[in-house]
Amino acid sequence: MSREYRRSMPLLPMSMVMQLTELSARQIRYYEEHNLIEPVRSEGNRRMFSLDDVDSLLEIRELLEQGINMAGIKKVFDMKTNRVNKPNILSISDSELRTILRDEMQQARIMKKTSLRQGDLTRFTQKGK
DNA sequence: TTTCTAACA
DNA sequence: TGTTAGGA
Repeated sequence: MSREYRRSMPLLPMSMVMQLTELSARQIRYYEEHNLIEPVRSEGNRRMFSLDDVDSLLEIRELLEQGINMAGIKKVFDMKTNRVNKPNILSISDSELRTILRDEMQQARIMKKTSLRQGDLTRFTQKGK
């Protein structure tokens, strides 16, 4: 059995994921609606989470704690998946990305611009611009 | 008993 | 997001 297979193997019930991630069931279900995680369904339509899902949720929580909203989180996840398949896109480590985003949030606060530019983060994935 | 969906104070 | 109703 491969390591990858085990990471994507659905085995955790909602209660476990709630404890592991410190997130509410409401939030976890909400993030699923937004395709940030991919729990499989079992018996009575029950969600079965994989370790990958837990990882994603923990990452979502990190971003949330940094003041990034759903729109921003979606972008981060989208570019993450796009980066995996598109070798032509600028590669940037996750930790580096978070650092950049953190600095930006900080500047936003300093500039007293309450509005988080949930707009375009594409400048992180496109070279020029 | 636990989780699910849908909906709203 | 929290919370609750009504089911499975």
